[in-house]
Amino acid sequence: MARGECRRQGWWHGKFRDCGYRLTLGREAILDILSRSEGHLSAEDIYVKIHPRYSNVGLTTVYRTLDVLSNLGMVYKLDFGDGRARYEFAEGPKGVHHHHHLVCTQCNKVVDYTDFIDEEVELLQQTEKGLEKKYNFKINNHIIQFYGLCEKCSGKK
Amino acid sequence: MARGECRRQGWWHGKFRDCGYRLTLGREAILDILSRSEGHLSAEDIYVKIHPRYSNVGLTTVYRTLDVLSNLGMVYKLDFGDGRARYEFAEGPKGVHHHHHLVCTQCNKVVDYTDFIDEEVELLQQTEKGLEKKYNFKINNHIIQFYGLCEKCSGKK
DNA sequence: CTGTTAATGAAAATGATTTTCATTAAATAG
DNA sequence: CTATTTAATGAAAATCATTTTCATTAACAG
Repeated sequence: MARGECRRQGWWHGKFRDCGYRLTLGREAILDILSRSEGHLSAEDIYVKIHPRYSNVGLTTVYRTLDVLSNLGMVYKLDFGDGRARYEFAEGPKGVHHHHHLVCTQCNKVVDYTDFIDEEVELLQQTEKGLEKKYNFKINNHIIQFYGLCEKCSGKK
Repeated sequence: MARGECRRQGWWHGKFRDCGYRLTLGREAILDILSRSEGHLSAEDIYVKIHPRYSNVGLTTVYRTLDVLSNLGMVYKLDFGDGRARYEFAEGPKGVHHHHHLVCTQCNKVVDYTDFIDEEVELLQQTEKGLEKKYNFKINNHIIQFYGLCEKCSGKK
C-alpha cells in the first residue's frame, strides 16, 4: 500500500500514534462522530450518538477521550454558559472554516458566524503578537463570543 | 436630606430599588467587596472575605446575589476554564477601564490587558451591529479571551 | 503468541451550584 | 410606630457534570 493511501483508518491515525496514544475502538468512534457532526456536542450527546453502535463505550471514556483530543488540539472545548462543556472538531485536513459564536442567553441557541471573520482574525493576530511580547505568554488559542437574545427570546419579553 | 445626598448607602441603591429588589445587609456587603476588590473573585472567595464581618451571610446568599447582580448587568460572570465561575464588578459610576483577559491554561493566572482595547472595541462594535442585523439578535455582551502559557509555565516545559 | 502497560467500564467520589423549606426581616399600609 | 405582606435568607439536602478509583481488558512491541 502506497503512502497516503490508508483511507479506511482516517487521517488522524498518524497524529494519534505519533503522540504515543493507542488506537482503540472507542476513540475511533468518538473521532468519527465528531468529524461528521456539525459542532457543539456535549460529552453526553456524543455518548448517546455512539451508544447504539458501540454500546460498550462508556461515558467515562468519552470524557477521557475528549480530554486527550482537546490537549492534542484536535478538538475545541467550548463553554456557552449552560453548565456543560461542548466540543467541536477543530480542523480536518481540508481546513475547516474558522468561525466564532453568537449565543442566546435565554434559550442557549448558538449561531456560528463567519461574517467579519477576516477582520477579526487579522486584529486577533496582531493583538496576540503584542500580548505575547508584552506579557511573555505563549498564546495557543482565543475565544470571541457575543451574548444576547435571539429573535424569538427577544420577542417574548 | 436633599436628593443625591445619600452617600452612606452607596450609589447602587437607586438602581437596585428601581428593579424591585430589597436592600439587605448581605447584598450590601457583597456589593461592597466586589466594588473594592480587583477582579476575578469566585463565590467562595467572596464568602470568605465577607464572613469575618458578616458571619451570618451564607454561601447560598452569595450565589443568589451574584446571580441577581449578573442579571442586572452590574457584575460580569466569567469563566476561565478552571471549573468555577469568577465575578468582576462591571462599572462604577466613574466608568471603570474596559479590559479583556489573557489566561494561562497551566496555572490559571489571569492578566487583565487594556492594550489594543480601542481597536478591539471598535471592531467589536461594528461586528456587533452587523450580527444584530443579520441574525436578529439583541446583543448585550461579548467576551474575548486569549489562552496560552505564561512565562513561568512556558519555561517548565 | 506473549508480556507490558495504556485504556477501559462501573461505581463511587467530588465539588460547584441549586433547590427546598421553614424562618426572618424589608418595604409598605394603616 | 406597628402590623402585614412577601421577598430574602440559612442550613441542609439535592443536583449534576465531571473526575477518580480500581480491577479488568486489550493495544501493540518484541
